[in-house]
Amino acid sequence: MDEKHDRRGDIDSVEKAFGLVLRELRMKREISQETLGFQTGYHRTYISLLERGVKGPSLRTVFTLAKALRVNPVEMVRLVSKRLPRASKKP
Amino acid sequence: MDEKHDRRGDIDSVEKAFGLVLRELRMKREISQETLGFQTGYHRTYISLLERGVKGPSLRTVFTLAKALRVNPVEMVRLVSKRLPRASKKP
DNA sequence: TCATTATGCAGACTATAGTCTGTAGTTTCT
DNA sequence: AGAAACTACAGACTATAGTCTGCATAATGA
Repeated sequence: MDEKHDRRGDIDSVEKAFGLVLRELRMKREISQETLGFQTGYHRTYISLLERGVKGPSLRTVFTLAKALRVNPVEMVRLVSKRLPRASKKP
Repeated sequence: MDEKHDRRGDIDSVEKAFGLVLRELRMKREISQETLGFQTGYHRTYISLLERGVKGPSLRTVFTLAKALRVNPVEMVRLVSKRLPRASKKP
């Protein structure tokens, strides 16, 4: 396996953190993954993948989801960053 | 051409805004694209593509770049969002 | 003027974001 | 218990993020 630039290892980082935040915000609005799905134009199953941290979003996706969840994208990223280990990268 | 979910049209949005912010921050630190490149582990030419808004970053990439530029990722996203048209999506 | 440094850009490639169908497991309500 | 709504997950697909080589050009400086 190629070690250089290993993004697979720390999929427990930005992606996981984002997933938790996304789920939390969606829950707070009491809408289903499916509903959030077509409010944003994303597929039902992709919302699921994001929430479980299996995949990570593009910056554009963050903005789109934030808008549908009626939260400031900046605030959403702040929530993500709050869940991240301060300086260290590797758990 | 398929209209549903047209991301090609508004590549003058999040991507362009991010590019400008990235360039600005890099300039401020007075480092070259190449230098930023291997500080982050990204390729020289990719930095170029980002700055010109040809491509958009993933959320993880935003965090990585922000760290190298020694700016808070949240602050970086705030700078991006500041450059975006407030409510309207389509110019 | 020549060399160097920085950037743009084309093209072809690999990895991952995002779609879509289908199935099975969960919770909730009656 | 059974229906209904929600979610996890697999698999196969398309679009785009990110790599890399190489060449062209502009700016800077010796």
